[in-house]
Amino acid sequence: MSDPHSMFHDAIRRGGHRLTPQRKIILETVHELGGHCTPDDVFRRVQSKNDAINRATVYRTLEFLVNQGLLTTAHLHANQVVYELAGEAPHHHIICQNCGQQIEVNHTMVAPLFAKIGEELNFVVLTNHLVLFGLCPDCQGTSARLENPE
Amino acid sequence: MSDPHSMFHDAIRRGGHRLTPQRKIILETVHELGGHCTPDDVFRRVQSKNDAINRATVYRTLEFLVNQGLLTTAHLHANQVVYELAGEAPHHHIICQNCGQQIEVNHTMVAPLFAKIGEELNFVVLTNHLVLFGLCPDCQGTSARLENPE
DNA sequence: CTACATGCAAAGAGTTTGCATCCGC
DNA sequence: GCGGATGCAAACTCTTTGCATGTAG
Repeated sequence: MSDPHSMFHDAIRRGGHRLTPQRKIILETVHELGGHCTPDDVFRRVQSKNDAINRATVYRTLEFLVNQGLLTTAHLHANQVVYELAGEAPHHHIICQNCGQQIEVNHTMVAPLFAKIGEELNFVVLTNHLVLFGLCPDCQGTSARLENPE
Repeated sequence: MSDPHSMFHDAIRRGGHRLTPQRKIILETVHELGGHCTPDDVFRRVQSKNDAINRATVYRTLEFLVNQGLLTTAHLHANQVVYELAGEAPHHHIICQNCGQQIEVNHTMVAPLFAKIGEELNFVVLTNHLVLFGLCPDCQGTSARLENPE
């Protein structure tokens, strides 16, 4: 019943889909990666296991798992889709534009904003993974200008 | 002095760079597009003028203008970089996942979050264009599910 | 055994880069 | 005239797709 394997199995079978080893390995891998990963992260990690899975299968499977409600997506940098586990609590990051360090922002800091948008604009916010950019404590002094001047 | 053209001129020359017609046209075009545009938006609009400017030049120039502090970037959907005018006040959007409607979120609603992040995490937030996803008032009733089930 | 899923390779978007030519200053 | 900027075409990255083969149910 509460066996994760059979829950996964049921969730997938429900739509007439199949539980293939690839799908198991890929979902497993997203878990191993801490629930945050790009298609390429998944592909590389899957390759390093002895099971070779095709890149196209990784793409197709990640999209499939989103449609099944098992994963969600967030967009960090340009050209970078990140998949995460659907069950996770909302969480957010701020990334230092200078050194790339990223730290987590607690949802309790963000919740008031979402609540206010609900009240004032009547809009239900579904974003559950906000990504902000800025400067971390270490890089604020360095007058670190965005990128190098061309 | 306050002539926008010479300000632009000075800003560019300051780094030993040159004021070319392409750079003028591209910055002009970003203005015409309301200060929100993708490289492709700019390219298409520039093509429709009688001046043909190469795609590579559009990419290089947009990046150049960001480095000069005249534009900034934001990341909306995946694979979609948006350039905007640097001088603009921070502003934010929330996009309805169901119907695509997007409305603006006033910065005063967001500012407290940024302030709190500054206080508690010592992180200076530079993001000046947040994009949230959710459901607009019209679509909340429809139990509009995310995407179609594959 | 039947249809869905996978692997493979080729095609597509979007973006970047090397190099010769051009032109702002 | 010098050195930075542009145009062109090729290369690159990330992702998608068509089709034959494989395999879960």
